[in-house]
Amino acid sequence: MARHLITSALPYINGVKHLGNLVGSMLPADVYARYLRSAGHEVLAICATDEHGTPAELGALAEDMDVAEYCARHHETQRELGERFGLSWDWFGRTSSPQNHELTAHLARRLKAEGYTETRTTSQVYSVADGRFLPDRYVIGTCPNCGYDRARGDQCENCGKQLDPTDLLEPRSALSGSTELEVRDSAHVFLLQSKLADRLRKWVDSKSDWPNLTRSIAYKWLDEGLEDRGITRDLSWGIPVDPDDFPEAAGKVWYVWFDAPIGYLGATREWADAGLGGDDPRAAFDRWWRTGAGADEVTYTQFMGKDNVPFHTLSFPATLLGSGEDWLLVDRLKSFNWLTYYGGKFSTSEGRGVFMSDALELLPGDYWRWYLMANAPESDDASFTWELFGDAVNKDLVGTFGNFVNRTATQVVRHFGEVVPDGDPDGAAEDLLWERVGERLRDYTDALDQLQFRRSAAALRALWAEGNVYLEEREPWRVVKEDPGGAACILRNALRLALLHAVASEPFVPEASRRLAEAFPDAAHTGFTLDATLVDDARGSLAPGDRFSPPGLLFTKLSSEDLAAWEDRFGGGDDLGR
RNA sequence: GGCGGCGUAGCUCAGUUGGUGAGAGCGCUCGGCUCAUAAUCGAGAGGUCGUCGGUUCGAGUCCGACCGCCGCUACCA
Repeated sequence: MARHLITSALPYINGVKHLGNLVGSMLPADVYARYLRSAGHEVLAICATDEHGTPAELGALAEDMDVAEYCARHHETQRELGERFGLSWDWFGRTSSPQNHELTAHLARRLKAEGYTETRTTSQVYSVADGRFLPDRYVIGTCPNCGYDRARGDQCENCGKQLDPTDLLEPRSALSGSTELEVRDSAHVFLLQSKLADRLRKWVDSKSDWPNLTRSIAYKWLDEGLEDRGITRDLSWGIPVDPDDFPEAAGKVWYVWFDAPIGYLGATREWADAGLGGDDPRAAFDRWWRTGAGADEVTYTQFMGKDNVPFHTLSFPATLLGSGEDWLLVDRLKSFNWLTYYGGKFSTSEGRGVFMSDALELLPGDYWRWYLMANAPESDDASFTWELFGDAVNKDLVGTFGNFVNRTATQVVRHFGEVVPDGDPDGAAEDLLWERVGERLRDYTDALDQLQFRRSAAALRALWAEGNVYLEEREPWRVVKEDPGGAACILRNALRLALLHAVASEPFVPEASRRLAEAFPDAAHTGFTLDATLVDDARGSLAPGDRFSPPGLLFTKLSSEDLAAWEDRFGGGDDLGR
């Protein structure tokens, strides 16, 4: 038994997340967490909403709400949606929690004490009409390079030229359209990443097991030279800078990207303070995060989209390393490419794509979990299409997994009643079956150990298919007419395999797995672990005469009418002009 | 502009450090079965691995150029 800390990139508070966000971090983190728990390990799965920054303030403004209330409401929405998707985090916290405030202030103080911060004065665009400083991209105007009249202050989307807000001709606020803009000086705290670059590179060098994508992104930033980074902002919503520590930056807040990853710590502290780690919250927290207090035995795995990699390989480690304290750094980092909608971007503004709330309106979480993980964008961007979704559901869940369980259940009940059949002892065909099952199971757990989700889904599908292959080979429907004892043996083994499926499938389709496991009220499957021992455990379970209550259909088939209607509702390939 | 990634069967994608006849799932064709949500099982067809050139005894796998798509470029998060 090992100890595993798992975090997924924090979903931003600004609205319901789409399926791309889900499959890029939260869902694979959950599959992995469930797998490790099922394999008998101690797991702490942490997530939280990322609540600070300009978009949160603007979102609250748009909904005519106090920003704290706005965040509280959206946090609850995201929590509820996550839970309905079966996300089994041990704690779903908030970066706006008191715990995160304290930790952020603490780390900033430590960085200063270690000499890794510096105050610098920068020029910022201030909008008088809006009464606030504007981030570069919230200033729009005419591009001096190509004349595009809606260029953003950081880059012109038309010609691609990088810009400074002051380069723009006829600049105006993206919020109000006001042209009453001023350039004002503002003092900000900078994190001296340049001074930490060598330590960071050495640390990245040691992570030889990281995927190519991850390492190449980290090295790219290191090779170009890590720049010092402003870690405060002129906003009202955020974690306030402690004026005792940084008097020059009093009245400002920490940059959202500084406090967001600290949210992993903050959320863990929330979990500990809630008493979920034992009576001593301090110790409960420390044994997961402080290497001097037991966290050196923890394997820490992070999940995120590829856009987040620099922050997790460089910025956040810089914060932790620079503190001079013994914080646990990430061991394994799994990053994902983008899930696209028919090859195009998921887009809120254009109303294209499927969001978590939409998805659950149509079908339970298991359906989406399976499709998304079996087609996860691991090595490249991957397309969502309704056709593929329909195939994954109808072919894999209904046709292979559900059908094996159902055809087995039907025959058992018809010929032997709602009990595990007695009959002949196992023969050579059964030895062969369980040998094949063992191989498939090994493929499956190997892939999960390596964080290869598409491969593990394919292995699980193959494991399900072994059930149908076995039935086709042994033909209990034919055997039962001449040899009821032989048929009983076949169906008994089929039931045991179904029980194995219930345990093995849990990381991907937890709800269906639970229903299936409940069909065997006398089985000791709660003690089974998802590893190589599962084969013998399953084969040795279910004594003749044990109760069996048919679970009914585990999954419902999707009609072509359903799929066509959904494609129509959400926009399909035809709308993309490709 | 700079950097990075991708381009492999109709579709979505795998292909460790270059090496026996290039793979999976779906779709398609044919066959078996009829217990099962017209589900399932088996067999088969289908690809000059984006283009051109190079290195090598040998390249989808390495190098160069080109074409196409995508992403990043540090104040969106």
